[in-house]
Amino acid sequence: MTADLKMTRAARRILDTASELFYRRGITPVGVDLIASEAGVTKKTIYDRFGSKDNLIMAYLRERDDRWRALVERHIAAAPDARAAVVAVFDSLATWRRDGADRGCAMVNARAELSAPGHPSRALAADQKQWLLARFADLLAAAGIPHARGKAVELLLLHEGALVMADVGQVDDAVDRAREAARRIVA
Amino acid sequence: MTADLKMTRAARRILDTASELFYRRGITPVGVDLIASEAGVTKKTIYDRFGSKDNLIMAYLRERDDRWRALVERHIAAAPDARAAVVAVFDSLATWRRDGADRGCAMVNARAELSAPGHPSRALAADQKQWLLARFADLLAAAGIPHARGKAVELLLLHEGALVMADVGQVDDAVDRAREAARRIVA
DNA sequence: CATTAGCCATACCGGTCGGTATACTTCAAG
DNA sequence: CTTGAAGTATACCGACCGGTATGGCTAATG
Repeated sequence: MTADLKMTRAARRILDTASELFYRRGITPVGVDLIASEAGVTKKTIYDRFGSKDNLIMAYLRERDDRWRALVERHIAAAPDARAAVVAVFDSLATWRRDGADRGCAMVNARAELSAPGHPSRALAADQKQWLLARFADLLAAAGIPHARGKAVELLLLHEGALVMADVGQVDDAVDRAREAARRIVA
Repeated sequence: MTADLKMTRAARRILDTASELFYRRGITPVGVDLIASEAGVTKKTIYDRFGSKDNLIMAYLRERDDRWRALVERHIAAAPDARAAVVAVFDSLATWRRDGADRGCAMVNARAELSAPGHPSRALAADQKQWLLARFADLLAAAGIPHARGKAVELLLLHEGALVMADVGQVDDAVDRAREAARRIVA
């Protein structure tokens, strides 16, 4: 399924540039020509490496997803126990936002732009959210907390709600409040 | 600021058609020509009534926002007391989704597509979320619940998280779980 | 009864879109 | 020493974008 791209130096630069532009300005309004000029690369090089804009979009979403999951796992691993790990996920959210994710969730945004029903980004987005949901449920179960699945959904809603409302709703303490609510759920 | 549009029969049809298309397929990929042909109208009529695509977009967002706020207020008014009213907001969310809002929040989606920093849709989106936040805070205060503002943020996160995760995350019980969490918050 | 607002039909505008074609250079590896 | 992959530069393609122009028809209104 996933075309294994050879990550040449130019390809790396292209993906970095595209990722930044896609996240900041949106996918549709960012043209291939713009990416090329911003990356200091010819349009042909983009198509030699990635084949199509859609492939580039998917590479952007996949890589961003990988980076985010790794960040979450790092925060979970650093927590002393399962209860603390649940809260730590919200610390990772604060870090994620501080490190540039101030325009909401890339998956949610992509979903809004790529409306074609069969677009592969839909499956990736659903997979990411289901992954976090399962991660929450596992941690709650490991902590011996009852109704793990139901509370996991609550945590997911708080997490995603905080990410989007910090931007769209301009609620500056959204992440803090979400973390506090999470702390109460695992208490 | 808001151009008072004369809602002729054609204008009504245009706005209805555009609203449906914008919400289902997204704003950018839906062209003015498509709206015209789907509404059985000439492109010129669209520009005679609305002036620009941007004005049409704003009319779409504003009207949708009005409908939604009215729905929420109706549910609040029907509740026996302030505590029940908070929960009733989540009932209105279930109704809203059942009546067609199965592609997340139009404001959040618009935010993802219209990245221009000064676009008026940003202000409208922020206003909508701040309105719901204030509505929650007022109800909590009226019910004599302490820490009204903090809990209001929690409710907002649950609400928005549920709306987006029911779609993107394919969490089918998102709204139910959010309502249950709300019930616990006001208990 | 003339005027005008509302609408339709068609054609057009410059600009941008994703994607392709051709030809030349650079450089590392067999 | 040659070959091939990676890259540059430029020009081009058809399609579509938001928006405009011209002109004619209809119906309600002063």
